[in-house]
Amino acid sequence: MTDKDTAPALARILVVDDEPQIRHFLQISLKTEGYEVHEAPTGEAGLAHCARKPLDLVILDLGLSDCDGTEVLRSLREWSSVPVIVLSVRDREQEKVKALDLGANDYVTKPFGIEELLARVRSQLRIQDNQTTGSNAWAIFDDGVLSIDLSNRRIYRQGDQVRLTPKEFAVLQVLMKEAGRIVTQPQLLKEVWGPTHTQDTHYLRVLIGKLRQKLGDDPTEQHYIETEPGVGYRFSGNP
Amino acid sequence: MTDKDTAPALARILVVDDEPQIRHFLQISLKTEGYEVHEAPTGEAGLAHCARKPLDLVILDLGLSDCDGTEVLRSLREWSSVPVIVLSVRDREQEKVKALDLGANDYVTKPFGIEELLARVRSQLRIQDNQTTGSNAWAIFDDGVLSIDLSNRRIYRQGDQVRLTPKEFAVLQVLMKEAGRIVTQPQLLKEVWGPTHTQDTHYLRVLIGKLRQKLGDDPTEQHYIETEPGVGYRFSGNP
DNA sequence: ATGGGGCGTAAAGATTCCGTAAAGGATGTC
DNA sequence: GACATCCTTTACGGAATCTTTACGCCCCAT
Repeated sequence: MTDKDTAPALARILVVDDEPQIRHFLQISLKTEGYEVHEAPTGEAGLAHCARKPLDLVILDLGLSDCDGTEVLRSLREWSSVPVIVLSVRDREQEKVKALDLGANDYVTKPFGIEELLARVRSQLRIQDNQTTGSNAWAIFDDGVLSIDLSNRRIYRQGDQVRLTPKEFAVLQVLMKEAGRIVTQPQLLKEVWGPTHTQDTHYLRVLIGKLRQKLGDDPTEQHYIETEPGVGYRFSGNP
Repeated sequence: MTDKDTAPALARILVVDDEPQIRHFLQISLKTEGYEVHEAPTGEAGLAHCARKPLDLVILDLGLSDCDGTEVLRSLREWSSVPVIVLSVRDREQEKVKALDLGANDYVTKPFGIEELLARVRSQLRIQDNQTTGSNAWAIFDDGVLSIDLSNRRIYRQGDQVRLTPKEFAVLQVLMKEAGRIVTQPQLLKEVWGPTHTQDTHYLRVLIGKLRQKLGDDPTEQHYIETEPGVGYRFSGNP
């Protein structure tokens, strides 16, 4: 069996700007952060690039020489929902509102601090990565037998407090953040052990076992933690 | 202005700010836009509110009286990934980077224009909406008897959960991605087993059989999975 | 009519994956 | 320095899955 599943998947970013200096500056800065950077000097070239290659983020300057940046954004949004961070020298509120309502994810006014821009890039990529939006996350779970309060780090089972180790708690936290949804093993390993241990599935099984034991999960009856063989685990609240 | 055609569910927004004037101002402005607005005067109250009620967006002032706003953000991100727009009087780049890296989705410096803030609110809600409905729209099927939710990896047939193996699920996923269209055998084999097994059609037949059996597909009556002899298979959505 | 190719079902072997237990190593506390 | 707790690794039994093999069916062309 070939292992094509565990790619580091460095994010691909397209910079659309007609000033070579800005492009070069962003190219350097973004590459240093470990991104795969592409460039386009015009709006037309940018659109063509978006259509040709899959991207994770677009940084778009509104002040393009060949056409209006807002038109580029409008065209792009007709078929793509890739995150777009707009750059502009214009600080007028109407410009910002227009760009944001056309589908921009963020609007940064030039001149900008590179650290802020990089932080906003990270933010957008993180949002994108959280495709399973945990808006239905439970801070508090209680079914009469088991009571979990993540915000206070307290867990009770039939009135008795359950002590979890840091790693056990971290795993439970990730599972509850995606309550009802599946969390893949690499995802779990990445969030708890870091990006370098996405293949050490051995201890994850041990830990899930201990967690089930402490939560009083009976394999024959209902599971708090369900196993999806070959994929991952899922916290199931009300079956 | 975009027409909100499909979603009657009005978005729920929580404003966390210790200044009553700001809260009142935002309350008015947001309600005018049709949002359901909640208020919290302190970080603690804000966190409690988040834990109790589901929200679509949080507007968080960093300058709280009872505690540091960044700590509120940090606590919140332990278990929730609800979109957060941070407000702050501080314009220092390090502050922005810190808040964004703690999980903020956007950072607006006070004083701000209300139109810009509202546009950023719309942007965040749009992103959120795209991810829940847009990316998963194709992955949901329900005809009253069979219910398939690919993103959650859950399948129900007449209320009972159906368990699929990884390969079975992968095949179904490819078929549903091209719902209504034909998927050729080599294409199916390539996507599920990899490019080297485009001729091993033996097991594909076995697997389609098991899949039909589990989905309750009666060969005499309507087919969920149709066979196109000599070509491939097709998932028929509405027969 | 007849033989071949593609299709569907069933069952058996091989392999992988999961869960549990237990031992060794790392870390922090008293 | 002893002890406790936690993390990691190793080992193994059992279950589930994947793959192969075998066989019967239908359709179509010879």
